[in-house]
Amino acid sequence: MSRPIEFERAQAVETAMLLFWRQGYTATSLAQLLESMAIGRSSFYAAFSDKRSLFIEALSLFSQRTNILFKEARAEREALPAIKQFFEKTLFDVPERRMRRGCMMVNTVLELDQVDQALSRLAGEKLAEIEAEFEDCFSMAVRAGKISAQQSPRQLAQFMMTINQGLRVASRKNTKKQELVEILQTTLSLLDTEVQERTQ
Amino acid sequence: MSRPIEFERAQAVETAMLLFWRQGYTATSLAQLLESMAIGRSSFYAAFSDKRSLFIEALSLFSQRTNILFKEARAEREALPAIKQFFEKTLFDVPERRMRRGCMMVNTVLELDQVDQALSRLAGEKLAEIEAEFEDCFSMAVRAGKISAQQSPRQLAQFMMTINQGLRVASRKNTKKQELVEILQTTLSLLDTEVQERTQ
DNA sequence: GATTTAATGTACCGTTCGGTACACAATAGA
DNA sequence: TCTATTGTGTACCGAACGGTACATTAAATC
Repeated sequence: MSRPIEFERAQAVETAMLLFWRQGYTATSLAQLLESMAIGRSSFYAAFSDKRSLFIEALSLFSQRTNILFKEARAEREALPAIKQFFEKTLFDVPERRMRRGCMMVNTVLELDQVDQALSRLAGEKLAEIEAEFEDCFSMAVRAGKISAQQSPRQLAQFMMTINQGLRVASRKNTKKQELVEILQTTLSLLDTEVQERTQ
Repeated sequence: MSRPIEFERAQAVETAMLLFWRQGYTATSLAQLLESMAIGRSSFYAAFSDKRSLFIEALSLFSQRTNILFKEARAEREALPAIKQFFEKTLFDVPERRMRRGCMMVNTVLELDQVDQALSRLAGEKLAEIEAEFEDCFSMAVRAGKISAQQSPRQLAQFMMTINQGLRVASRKNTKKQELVEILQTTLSLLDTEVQERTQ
């Protein structure tokens, strides 16, 4: 019964995510969204309630994608290689365009803290999931005897999360991809040095 | 001759800086600025041309303040303690309110890239000044034999800049101050380990 | 005190914002 | 074919946006 929908909801959310990711919440206008998603105003509000709800959906999609990439990076890999792989798949091994968008969750935390706390906190919670993955990696490494217990897995995860956030900021600047790679190399090198000393 | 100005320009810029710093460029409205600066519309445009120009002035003020703090941190101190001091003065040793504002330059890079490239790039250039300070610190440390040359001063500076940016992101989230301190400790500890191994 | 000069207060501008109302179009079931 | 149902197109809403025009106010010069 009734008239059928003329647009793919999933694809519309995907398009919106890209816009929000690139421009942020406030700077992305409804007009831009409608044009990019190629739907009318009425369909928009019927399908997504309002701009804010769509943003939440887009942010969740981004978070979900990121988590999946991390899971894939961890499959059949040790801790440090998995982390390296995560950065490669989300930062180094992607087109320049995408790299320069940074991380939607990091962008959101910085843009909307003090403006829309609920959205900012939501983005923070999604980031915490990434940090939990880091911690799990380091816990695994400790159990496998690949790393000393001088720094706790939790501390190392917080440290690596800081690197992650720093790299996402860097990727939004004019920073060359090669420099980002070097930064991660330096970081992993410092962690390796730590490992080597403890195992001597 | 003529009617005297009724407001302190410097203080007005200071107030504007705090607002922009907290809320970002787009989310800070002219009405908010006028109320906080306690001046009228006419005086505003007479003194600052427009919102964008004022933002540039506010950003420059922030950058200048940050640079001064770094210079002070470096005075009569070695490289790593100077870096530690820099983070203490700008992050740990400040009121919670201020800590949660993060870094105005980092905030700007993330908010305005893809929206106002000129402003974003300006913020990026100011950040580069900080990175140059880091590099100078590490160069000094190498010359003094306090650190090995396995990682170049430039690489270490890029690494430390990443930590810096990551901490500024973290400080805008719900992150506790104590956790930020721990992250820096972990970082410096990893650098120390590097040093120790090389000097053995 | 009159005049000149510059700072200020305020009404107003066009534009854009997110969101709503409602008529119209298209399909399924009868 | 008629009707019920639901998606869509469009005109419109009040509010807020950044910015301008202009009259008014207050001091300095004469």
